[in-house]
Parts: sequence; structure tokens; C-alpha cells
Amino acid sequence: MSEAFYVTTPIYYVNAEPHIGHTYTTVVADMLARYHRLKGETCFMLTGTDEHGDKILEVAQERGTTPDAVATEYAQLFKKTWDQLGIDYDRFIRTTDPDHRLVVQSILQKVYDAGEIEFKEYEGLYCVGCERFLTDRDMVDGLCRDHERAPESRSESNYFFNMGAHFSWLAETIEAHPDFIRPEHYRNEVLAMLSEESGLGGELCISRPKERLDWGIELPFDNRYVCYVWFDALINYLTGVGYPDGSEFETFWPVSEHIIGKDILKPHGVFWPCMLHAIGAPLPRHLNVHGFWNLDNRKVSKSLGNLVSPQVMDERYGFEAFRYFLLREMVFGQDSSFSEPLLIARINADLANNLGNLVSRTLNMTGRFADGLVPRAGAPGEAELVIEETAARVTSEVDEHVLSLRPQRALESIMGLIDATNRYLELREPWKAAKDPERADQVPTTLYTCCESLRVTAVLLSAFLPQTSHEIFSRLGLGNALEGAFLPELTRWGGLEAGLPTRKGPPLFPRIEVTEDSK
RNA sequence: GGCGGCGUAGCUCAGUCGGUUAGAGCGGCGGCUUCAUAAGCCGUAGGUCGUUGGUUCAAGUCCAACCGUCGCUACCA
Repeated sequence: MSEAFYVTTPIYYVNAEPHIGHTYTTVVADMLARYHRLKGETCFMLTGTDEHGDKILEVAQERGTTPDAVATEYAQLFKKTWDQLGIDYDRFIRTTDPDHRLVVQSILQKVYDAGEIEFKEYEGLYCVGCERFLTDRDMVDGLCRDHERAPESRSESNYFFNMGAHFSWLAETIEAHPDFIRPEHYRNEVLAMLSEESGLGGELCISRPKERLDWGIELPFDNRYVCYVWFDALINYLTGVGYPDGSEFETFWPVSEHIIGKDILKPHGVFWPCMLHAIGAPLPRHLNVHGFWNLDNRKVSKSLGNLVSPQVMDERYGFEAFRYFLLREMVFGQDSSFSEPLLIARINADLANNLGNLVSRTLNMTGRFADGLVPRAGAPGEAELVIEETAARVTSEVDEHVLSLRPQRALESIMGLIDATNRYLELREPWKAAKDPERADQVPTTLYTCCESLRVTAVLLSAFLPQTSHEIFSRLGLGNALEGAFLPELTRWGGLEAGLPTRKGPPLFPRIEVTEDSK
């Protein structure tokens, strides 16, 4: 059992509002951090914003303001969003943070001193529309495929990081650590990128002359240039935990987990390991790659205007429900579909009918047949032992699934405990037993078993649905049930004390009635 | 063009490095029940696992080709 855990989201580019993709990545990271905290590990979660680059400058010019103002506006938007939604990050890093600038510059200098950065003139075809040089793949019939115009020949001197020198090392390392990049097929994609035929050059341009772009971190060895984005963006993962000297760095870097979307696999799977190798830093423990959310079979896209805002989802359904959907519906690594009817179906089936209703019926009967106090259980019968065993089995399954990055399986497993408890109630039928002199004495045991099952459920759910979990504890008469206690002790059967005052409360997740298909 | 994903019951999808009668949830249908959010429980509904051809004692599960579909190809997770 490791004692520390470090999880990162990508830093989000500040040219768009938070949408379902950002939210998914962030929620997965948050869930992992919470789960590891539940195990008593020392955890650190990093998220933040990527703020340099020409696109931000463009936006600033369009708006007649400064890039710093644009970046700050969006950075605050992201931060505020995560705060409102209860994302429990430890640091929100901005690539414009002073300590980050220093770390980037020190790393640049270090790589430069090692002779791995080369200054040379590059001559190529430049598209004025794109404001960048085009590669063969950017052109169709000699025209820029985005702007459909002929690029002009231009030359420019820049600094290049010779990452190709690390390719064979990287390929060997990936082969030797097959689970470094997961799920597996993304590992294969990276290996393909490293192969000769991929067309991926071995050189990474890491600078821009200030006359073309001055919004960035100045190169420590040439003040006519700024660092170009990927190089400075990726380093945030090091800055976030105090590279190079902080004790946090030693604690967290070796156990780091990156969560990324598949679109940024190349920078994280190729550029980043090469950069780390160049400065003699170890690789992160895992690079975890997830797929995309499709909306009505279309890609998430600003231009289509079909962004799914986490704040709108929060207002409409409650963020916990949305969060549940994200974690329950997507197989990590694969693409998934999102639509409101799917979301509603999932909320009703799992959260309202099963979980919420079980809470209602259990606490209602506890109020009715046990004076609202958690009853004292008698000797367990066979049915009680089944629930106890199910709880233990689910606890270990959840652990296995979370660690292997299968949130959907973990939630499925938890739902299984809820189902089992609903079935158990049907078997014991305390609403009848309470009125039957021959069975009345089993009612306390029955209700205790249900309450205890709910407590264990809430513990297991706490990383996934923190607020819901907290509410269940509260209704069971528990205060901060997670304080000072950790897995696996937390789910040990019998942890719920008799005599605690329970409270029924309103439906946890009201069923959402759909009057008609809004389509 | 190159690379890659996907194509399994009406719907959304699982199928753990090939092996007993192919699974889950939702929906539908029938029944039970009434503590509960018209929730719950029981039963049921029979899909040539895209097509063709291979490898194998054995393939949804490996290989090839093809069809359909979606995506990536240096900055939208």
C-alpha cells in the first residue's frame, strides 16, 4: 500500500469555457484523489490553466485588451467553476504564476546547458491565416487546408529541443513498463508515433521570436524569444509539487498520475517523457488516457454551439447527478455519448429508484418502527450474513476497479450492494413483521442491517458522490463519518452504533418526470 | 493520404490477453407487494455477436480483406 498519491488534470487552455470534457477529466481526478484520501494516503491534486500562446494574444487583440486580462478572466472562470462544483483540488496552477516561470526557465537553461537545444534557421511555408508554418499535412494541393490559400515562403530562426535523441530510450521504457500508458491501445499509439514512419520529427520547436509572439515566458538564454507553449505547459506538473527541491516533489512525483484526453496524447506520451529524461527526472507513474464525449453522435465543439456546461447541468439536475453520469457511463479510455434523456434515465434508475428510494424506505421505517433511532441488531441470520458478505465483496471490488481506472465498474458494483439491500428488505418485509407478534423481534435486526448497509454504501460512494455521501451520513445520525477513519476499517461491518438519531429527509434524488420528449 | 476507434438483444453498452446453453442496465410484457420517490421484488422477453474468408480441437474474443461509421493527424478534455 503506497502512502502518497498525486493526480493531475491537464491545464486547460483559456480560450473556452469549461465544458463536459474538462469536467470529466477533472471529476475523474477528483474522484481518485478522494478515494486515495479515503485510504489514508497523503494526496495532492493539481489542476489549472494554460495561458500562453498566440491564440490568447489574438483574442486579446480582438477585444482590445491584454492577454493577461483574457487569461485571468478565464482562469478565474475555471477556478470558480471547480470551486462551486466542489472539486477538491490542492493547487490551481496558472502558467503565468511566478514560481512556474522560474521553474520553466531553470529547466530551459538546464536542457540548453546539456546541449539538447539547438538554434537554427527554419525555412518553410508560412500561412498568414494560421500565423504559423505549415507541414505537408496541413496542405492540400499546395494550399493551407484551413484557409485554402497559398502559404508564403518564409524563414525564421528558432530554438529546437532535440527530443528525437530520446526516442529509442522512450520506446524501450514503454515496452518495459507496459502499463505506463493506459489503457493499452494508447500505449500502442505512442509506440507508433515513435516509429520511423510516423512522420513525427525528432525536433520540437520550443520558441517564438517576440516580434511574432511576446506573450510567453522569456528564454533565459535569449531574451529575443519566448518559450512556446507545450514546453512551458507540461512543466506545470513539476511546478505544482515544488520541483526541484521541495519535499513535496520527492513525495509526490514518483506516484504521479496524469489524467488526459486522447487529443493530447502526443505531447504527454512523447514530448513530456523526452523532456523529463533530458533533465534526469523520472517519468510519472501512469499516463491515463480517456476518450471523448459525443453529443448526439457529434463531437464536442465550440463552433457547433453544443457545449455541455457543468454549471447548467448543476442548475438543471444537480452536479452530483451529472458527476454520477459521467463516471458511471464512460468506459475510461473509450468514447461515450451524452444526452439529457440518457442522463435522466440514469438518474431515475440508479439514483432515484434504487439508492434514493432505499434511503427513504429504510429511514422511514426506522422512524416508524424504531423511534427514529438506529436499532440494536440481534444475532444475524443467513440473510443478514449475505448482506454483510456482499458489502465486503463490494468494498474489495471497488478498490480493484478504482485502482485499475474503471470507475464505471466500481459504481456498478456499489449499485449491486444497493440492489441486494432492496432485495433483503423484500425478504424480511419489516412493514409486515412489525405487526406480526412472531416476527416483531427481528425488525430491529432488519432495520439495523439496512442502515449499516447504507453507511457502507455512503463510504464507498464518498469519492464519487461526496455530497450525497455526506447527506446519508447525516441522516444516519453520523457527523463527519470520514474524519480520522480510513478504508478498510471504514467499511468494516458493524461500524454503525445503535441509538443514533436518524432523520428521513426529503428524497435524495427526486425522480425526473419527462412529460414529453423534448425533441 | 497516413493512423486509430467503433459496428453484440428495441436503446446504452459489458464481455478481464479463444473454451461449458453470448451478459448487464434501461425499456416492453406478466405477476407479487405497499415500508418507500407510482419506487421495490419475482418471472419473461430468444441477438446469424457488420460481411466474407482464414488460423485452431475450439472465435464475439486471433489474422486478412471488405462494407458502414466516427475520430485523430502539434495545442478544443
